[in-house]
Amino acid sequence: MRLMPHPATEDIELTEVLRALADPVRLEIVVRLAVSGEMTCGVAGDDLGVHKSTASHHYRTLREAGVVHTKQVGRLKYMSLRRDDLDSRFPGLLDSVLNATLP
Amino acid sequence: MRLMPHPATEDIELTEVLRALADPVRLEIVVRLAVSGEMTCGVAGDDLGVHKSTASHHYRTLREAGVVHTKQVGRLKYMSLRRDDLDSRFPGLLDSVLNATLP
DNA sequence: CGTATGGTTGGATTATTGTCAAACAATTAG
DNA sequence: CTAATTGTTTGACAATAATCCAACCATACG
Repeated sequence: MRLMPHPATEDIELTEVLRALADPVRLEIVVRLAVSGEMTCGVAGDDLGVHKSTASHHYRTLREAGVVHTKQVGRLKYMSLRRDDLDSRFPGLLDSVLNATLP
Repeated sequence: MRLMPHPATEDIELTEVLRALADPVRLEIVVRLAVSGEMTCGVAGDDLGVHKSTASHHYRTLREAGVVHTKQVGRLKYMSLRRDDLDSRFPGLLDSVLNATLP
């Protein structure tokens, strides 16, 4: 399995997180993860209106920004929000974004 | 004087705000406004390391995203954070960003 | 082993963005 | 009126980013 880089908590940069969240497709992915918890890339990226390779690029952007964590189980990859890491680094940020998105 | 478009509070979009904040130069401007309150573009853009025309483009981006309000007084233009508008639209967002930025 | 599944990678394309430089515009000061 | 001050606009350019397509790779299943 190929190693996927995840930034350490203390290396998560505010502007990178904001940039990652500032795209409608990625924000939708984040909202899905927030609502439903850990899920496979396939589920998280279903019906987004973009090609699967485009979705894959977005997964990477989110991962490299430190927004999501990805682990491989069998031939599936599971993504989850790095809530604790984000909360400890930027308290309240993720919650305010999610509250602004979810009705 | 040329009219500068400011989005109405209810028209401020989350992704636009996030995108506006996701640039180091613009974030620095926002921080200055948060710390010192209303100031002229000249002061807000001092020592940012970019050309004044570049700074002017950033002012526009912030204004059009609904992050700042600009008014002209004489030949100066004063910018201020739209704190109340942002708070009412996206509660806690601006505070969390500022708290993550200010030591 | 061969094949299907789930996702990534690389190339190509197009759109967006950040930047500077130079010209411009509006206002005030002399 | 003429000069200087404050910002904005326009054009050009380079860098980034979003997207699709096709090929690929790793794993599991028959």
